[in-house]
Amino acid sequence: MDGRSARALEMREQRRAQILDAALGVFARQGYHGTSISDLVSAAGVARGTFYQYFDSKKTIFLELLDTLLGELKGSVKGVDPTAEASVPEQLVLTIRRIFEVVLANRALTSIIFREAVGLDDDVDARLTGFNDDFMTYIKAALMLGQQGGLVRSLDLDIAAHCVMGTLRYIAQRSLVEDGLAEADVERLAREVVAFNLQGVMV
Amino acid sequence: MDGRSARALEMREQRRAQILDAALGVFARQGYHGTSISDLVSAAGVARGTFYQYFDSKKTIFLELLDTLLGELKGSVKGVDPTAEASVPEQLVLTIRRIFEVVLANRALTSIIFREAVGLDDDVDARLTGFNDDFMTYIKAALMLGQQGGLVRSLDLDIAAHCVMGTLRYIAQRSLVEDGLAEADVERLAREVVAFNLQGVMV
Amino acid sequence: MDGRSARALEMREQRRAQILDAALGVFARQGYHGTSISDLVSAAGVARGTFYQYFDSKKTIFLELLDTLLGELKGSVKGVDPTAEASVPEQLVLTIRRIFEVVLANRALTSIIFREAVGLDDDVDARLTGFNDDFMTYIKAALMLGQQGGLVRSLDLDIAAHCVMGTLRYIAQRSLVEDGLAEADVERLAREVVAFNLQGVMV
Amino acid sequence: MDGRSARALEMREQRRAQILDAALGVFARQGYHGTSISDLVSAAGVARGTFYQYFDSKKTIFLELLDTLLGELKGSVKGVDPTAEASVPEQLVLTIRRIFEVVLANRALTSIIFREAVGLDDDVDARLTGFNDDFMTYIKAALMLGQQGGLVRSLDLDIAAHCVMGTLRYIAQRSLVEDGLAEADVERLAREVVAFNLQGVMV
DNA sequence: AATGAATGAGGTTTCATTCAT
DNA sequence: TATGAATGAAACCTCATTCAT
Repeated sequence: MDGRSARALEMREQRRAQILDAALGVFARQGYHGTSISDLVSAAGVARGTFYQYFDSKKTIFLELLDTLLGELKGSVKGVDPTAEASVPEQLVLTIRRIFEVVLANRALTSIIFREAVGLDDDVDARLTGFNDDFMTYIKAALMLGQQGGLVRSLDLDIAAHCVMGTLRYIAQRSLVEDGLAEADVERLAREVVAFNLQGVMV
Repeated sequence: MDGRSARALEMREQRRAQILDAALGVFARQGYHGTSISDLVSAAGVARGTFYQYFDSKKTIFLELLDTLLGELKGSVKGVDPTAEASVPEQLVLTIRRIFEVVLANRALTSIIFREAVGLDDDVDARLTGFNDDFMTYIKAALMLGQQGGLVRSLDLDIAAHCVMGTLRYIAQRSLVEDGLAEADVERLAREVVAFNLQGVMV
Repeated sequence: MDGRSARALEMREQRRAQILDAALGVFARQGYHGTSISDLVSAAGVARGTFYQYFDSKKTIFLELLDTLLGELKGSVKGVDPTAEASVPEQLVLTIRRIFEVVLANRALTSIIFREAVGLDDDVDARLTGFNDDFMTYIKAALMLGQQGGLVRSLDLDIAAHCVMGTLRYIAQRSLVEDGLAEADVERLAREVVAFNLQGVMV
Repeated sequence: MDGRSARALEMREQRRAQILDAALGVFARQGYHGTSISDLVSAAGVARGTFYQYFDSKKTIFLELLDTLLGELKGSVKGVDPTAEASVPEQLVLTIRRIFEVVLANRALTSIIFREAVGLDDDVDARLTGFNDDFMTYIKAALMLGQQGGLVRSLDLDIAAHCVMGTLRYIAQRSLVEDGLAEADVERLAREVVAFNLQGVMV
């Protein structure tokens, strides 16, 4: 590969990124169905045809943005290590905090997902379902580990895992739009959520 | 009102119901954006014009379906009464059970709401937000009551309420599509969720 | 024909008149294209089906209203009689006055004609053209008579007749919407118009 | 602006003109309400979408055609200058001749206006009323000037102006469809009309 | 005769995608 | 490679007319 084509390749990458970035903002603001190709290309400052040289369709670019976020979210989840120095609750707080941080650092993308990624189309659904399943598996594993360690009480694993997932999803979702939650620093948010999941609301 | 017009009125109601019912199924299957007026009228077995005699627009009929469900959900929520014979947890189980029952009895509608009611349009959003707010208020009130009664520990009311809401929403949402949850009888589902919210997962 | 059917016939006539009358107002206010069958039946206070028992179509009722007016207008035109007691100009003033009076007494209908009867459809056009031709013939005849009597100067009969027609039409048309002209009493309006046609604007 | 875009711009203009031109013919033949977008695009030989790239709506393109004609008509009217070399009647003949020439050179457009521009819609009405008012003002001014110069007799200015306007409008209108008038050369037509307005029909 | 629910052709407009330059 | 004009299927909605009651 000579210098010229390397340079060209780099410029292609830049163009792609430029379009992706613009699309991110527009999708977040207007939603998938509320966004037209016209919106995308005018936000990116390229011609309609150019858009189609980088992405096959409106759905394609949306899927790419989705994959990016799901990748980041996956990366932020770390398994609990009972032999580690930090206590298990501390490890949970840390993981959840990382998740919230990723969510808040990618407000636009995350809000897209919460707003309308579900039900858009089968491909999208498949990806979300996959991520969901992975995360549920992780939660269940953690709960089982807890049970083996005598930390977690006897419960319906499936239902409990769903409850945990529900708290995380909803807090994440609402922290994007509610000032009250956003103001609470992430550390405290994570601690409260972990406490809720571990102890519930009773004394 | 004479006999003839009474009869006519009744038939109008039937026609309305027929169209609404068909729309419910189509929306649930194909989503709002995936559903065209053609789909609605062919599902209902009426002509295009007939549809517009009963509903102003696609949005209108969707809103009506939405309002129906939100109304049922609202009706299923009963405040906790500490002086009642049944214990507070039992009352909670009952309320949550009723909610799940409404959700499951209206699978199609509820799944529409979870799938794509958010971000569809400002009117829809307003209704959903309103319902959400009402429900959050209810949860917070219950938590405060619990604190006054010494049953609920010291916690961030806002975050805890979001967690509770998250568990309910997610369980409801998943019970529509996951066989595992659907199979669990509603009674047990409600008990487990209440237990989770009260005690968390720890021993 | 027995009494019952005579009575029935009379009621039919009343119904017809009621619908026609209502239609007149609506057409005048909203124009032909701006008027829907719904407008007509709700203005008349009858059901849609009833409308179609009295008139074949929207166009039909419009044509009937049109014919009514054209008939009245035709009736208001009287030929000039040089041997009559009244002077020719006085006879002209009288005729033109009658025309204006018919126009003003049928504001609604006349405004419909001026607003959009032309070009609506071939049937309408034919009727208007017929009326127009009749009136032009009348004007030309009057001018020729005048020339024979030495009252009218040498001129292009066709062009002059068009000019006369133009003055009458435009004055009639504008008197329907301009307060200035409506205020001028019809007598004066007619006198001025006749003077204009006879003498022009020069001293 | 580089060569390519200049060329592109020129082609856009051509396309616009092509659509406008086709629309002109169709509107003239079928009238505004009798013309559908399908008619317009098939007459222009472009796709439906193409039409909407150049014009916002059916009304828009009609308004553009209307404005074009009104602009030309306005441009053809020149004020009378009593100090000019040519006599006042000669100047009037010249102006009226120019108006008739514009009318005849734009048969299609003008006939549309006479046929159904009035009452079509508020925007259209406003434009026509504006043009009308301007022209009436011009006529009145000319009459007053004539009175000051002792050329014009004492008369009701408003009514006389309406009469003048009526002759011009009607002659223009009929010259579009009557062979007799069209055949008369425009020069003679203008002379006769001026003579009529100045002297009337009497000797 | 009167009703008004039902019809469906046809209207205008949008927009994801293609393609010639 | 970049452009943006062109495409046309398909969307939503209206309304003159019909017809069963």
